[in-house]
Amino acid sequence: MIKKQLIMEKSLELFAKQGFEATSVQQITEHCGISKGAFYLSFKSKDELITALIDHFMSQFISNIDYVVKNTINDDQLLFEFYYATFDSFQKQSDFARILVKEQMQSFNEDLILKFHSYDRLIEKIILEMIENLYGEDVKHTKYDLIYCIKGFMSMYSQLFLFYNVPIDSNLLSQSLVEKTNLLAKHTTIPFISEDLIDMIKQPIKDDVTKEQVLELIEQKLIELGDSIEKQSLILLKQQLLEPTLSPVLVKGLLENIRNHPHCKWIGFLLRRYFGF
Amino acid sequence: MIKKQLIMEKSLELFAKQGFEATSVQQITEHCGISKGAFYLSFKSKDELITALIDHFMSQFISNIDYVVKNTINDDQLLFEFYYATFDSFQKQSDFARILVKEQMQSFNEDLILKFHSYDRLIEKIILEMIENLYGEDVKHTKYDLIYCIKGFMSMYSQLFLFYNVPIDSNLLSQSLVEKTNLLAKHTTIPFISEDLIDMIKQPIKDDVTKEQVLELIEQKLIELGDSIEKQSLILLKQQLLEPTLSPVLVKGLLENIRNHPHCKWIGFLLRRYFGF
DNA sequence: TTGACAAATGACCAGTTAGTCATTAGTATA
DNA sequence: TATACTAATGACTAACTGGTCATTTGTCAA
Repeated sequence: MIKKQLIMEKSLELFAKQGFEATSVQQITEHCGISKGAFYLSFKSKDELITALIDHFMSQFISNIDYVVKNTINDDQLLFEFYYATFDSFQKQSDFARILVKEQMQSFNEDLILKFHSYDRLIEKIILEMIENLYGEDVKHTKYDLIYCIKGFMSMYSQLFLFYNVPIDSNLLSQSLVEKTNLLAKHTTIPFISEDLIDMIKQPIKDDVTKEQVLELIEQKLIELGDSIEKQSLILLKQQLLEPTLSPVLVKGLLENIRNHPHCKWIGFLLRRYFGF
Repeated sequence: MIKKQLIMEKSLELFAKQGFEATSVQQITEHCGISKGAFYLSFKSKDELITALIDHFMSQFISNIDYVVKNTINDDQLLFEFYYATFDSFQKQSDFARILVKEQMQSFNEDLILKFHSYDRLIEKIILEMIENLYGEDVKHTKYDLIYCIKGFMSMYSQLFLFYNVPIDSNLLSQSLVEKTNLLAKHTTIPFISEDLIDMIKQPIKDDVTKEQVLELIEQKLIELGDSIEKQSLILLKQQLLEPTLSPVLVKGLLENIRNHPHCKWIGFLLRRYFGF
């Protein structure tokens, strides 16, 4: 057990410097002063070690910020406490934070990407909860943009001290970001990330969409939609799906009709793929 | 020459999917349908290929946004044009953009990190120039924060379409970010990134390009280029470098001639700086 | 001191890597 | 056709990878 911890600590240093792939088990065992066999007594594989590291630190980080969001009574302080907790965690576990920034998008292993991804979702969920607590209905249309901006702040400013070894004043940094976040929350009027777009991201991107799935989605939208160009276009597109009669250029025009309607973007996306545009 | 291009194009696809390290020369040569030996006739090493790719695309991207910043007359449109050019570039060269996001912080090779770094600094410089043009003295204390926020927007929103295969409306996205940027520029009062902090981060970066370096580059391009408007323009620009005789407006016209040729963008950028446009 | 058992070792395996080079194929000139 | 030269090949090397396992070492109780 104690050896497991030793390996985790020592390997973290190497991973932070070189990345997962570029760090060999040999290097790790040398850095720990143990043999290769000993390593495999503690972990079944290199992947298992990596997974253990990610789970260990991510669960800690997420619990931290979740606690802050759920237990800060004073709304005026919530944002500040959130940012403070974030940068505090990042500084205390800077080796892991470095890995996080480096590997999040890059990992060779498909499972790891999924893992990072699902943790990322959790973080977004916590941020969303915070935003809704703070601003409520005011940010109904801009809340997803706000999530992305907050995440952008977190990652850009983290890089400052993670990769440049600059000493930072977490207090000032958090205050500064609180002001920026409030500004965006209170005055943004042009959202980019719609609920629809979020749906697109959420759904695992399967390459092939079946006709049936699209039809089902269209049916659903037809119920929601009032009479409009979009609705009429959707009806024609549905017929085209069932029995192709229109020429490609007409289909393309119909797709263009629904392109800018926020609730039809996903369907448009799927149809473009289905029709091969 | 033509083979070099083939290798660059095909390897880009693999690098974008798997990253630099996880892509072997073997895979690249198979993907190209050539032998291993043929690869090493075009590039001295795998590293040289990677370096060539980065230089090729980064110089194009930087030239693009620099041109926009320097040549958008209407201040009201500048920010929009900047964001639009950014996302346009990213979409048109999405394979490279994916690499950029993935490898920027991660590269195994020390030289690559420095390379990315110096390009990053160039981008920051262009953004700074834009901000100072737009807001002048108003953002004297917050301009460095603004740079980081803009970079944060660029990277977070890029990830949306780069990694989720989501179709995006560049127009709306740019508008949305223009509003956010303006909000931050006009109302931020608590800066975090001071000039001091920037100094700490700054590592020496060769800012100035000598006349000789540009001349050398031009000579090289002249050999590669077939007879064309671009080539004739380059010849005249070379003469202008050696012995200034043409009026600024003529020089500007020549620069315009080579602007959209993918192999001349970098030279265009350097020349614009050299002639002070 | 002996014997039993777990802990730890490192030589070894099969596979992959970047890079080389003797050999061959292709092509243009005489 | 013969010669000269370049372009291209792919078997090869040496180094390294994650992972295994027969062997050795250390630590107990009897």
